[in-house]
Amino acid sequence: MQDALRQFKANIFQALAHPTRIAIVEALRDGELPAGVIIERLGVEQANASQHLAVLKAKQIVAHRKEGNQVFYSVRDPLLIEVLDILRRYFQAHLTESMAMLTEMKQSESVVNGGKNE
Amino acid sequence: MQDALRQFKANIFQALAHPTRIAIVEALRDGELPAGVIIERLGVEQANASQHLAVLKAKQIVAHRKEGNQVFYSVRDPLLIEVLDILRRYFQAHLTESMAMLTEMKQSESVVNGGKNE
DNA sequence: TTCGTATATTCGATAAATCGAATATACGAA
DNA sequence: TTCGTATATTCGATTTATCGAATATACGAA
Repeated sequence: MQDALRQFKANIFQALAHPTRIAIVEALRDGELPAGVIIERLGVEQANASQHLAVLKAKQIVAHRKEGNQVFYSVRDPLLIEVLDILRRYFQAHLTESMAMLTEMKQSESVVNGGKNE
Repeated sequence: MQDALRQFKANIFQALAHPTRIAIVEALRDGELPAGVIIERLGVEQANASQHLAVLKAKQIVAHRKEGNQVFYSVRDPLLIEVLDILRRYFQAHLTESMAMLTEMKQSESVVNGGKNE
């Protein structure tokens, strides 16, 4: 059972282990939104967003509801928003190291995206 | 900057997105432990544990300190323990769905491990 | 039914994670 | 120095994640 709980936690973490999916959850912080709006806000490919939404759906992070032509998404539990907020504090608390870590991460891709920070 | 923060969060999540690494962090909940004890408690391969520890180290989740022959690990910030606790509450709150999700996950590997739940 | 819009799924290629086995390193004791 | 213990790293194989392009589905309006 302890095992199951850890497996469950790992699943949640994995569901959130992508910047785009985090952006989606954050976009839904103040309530539900149709997929189209999410896509527009994030500025990603439609298919890509849909794939990420599918991941969040499969891991039960978001709920969805159809209304006519569109699909509205919402975060299933505000507890997850709370987790994101805790990590924001974590980020700030360790700001110096965080930045170091990020720049180090960026270096490996800086050649790829030309260093732009949209 | 909003981007950097999300990238940072995704990194933390990814670092924790594995049952073994969660088990490691939980083992360190009450203070530092030498690698050997961690390995013993988790019952995993030495090399495997060391690899997971390396991930946690790279993502700044744990700190390490050498003392003679052994290396002591500790969680860098109790905030992360808090996150794990929130997820435990999340698990309990959605117990029914959680179990459904887990059994569904188990099914795909039940043939492999013979259904045993150590 | 046909069309247009909103969203989802499939496909194939590439990158990243994971594992055990083997090997390497660090360090204290003899 | 040599040995034994504790821990880390490398290697090669396998699985999983990620992406854009293309295609499919759902549904309201005409």
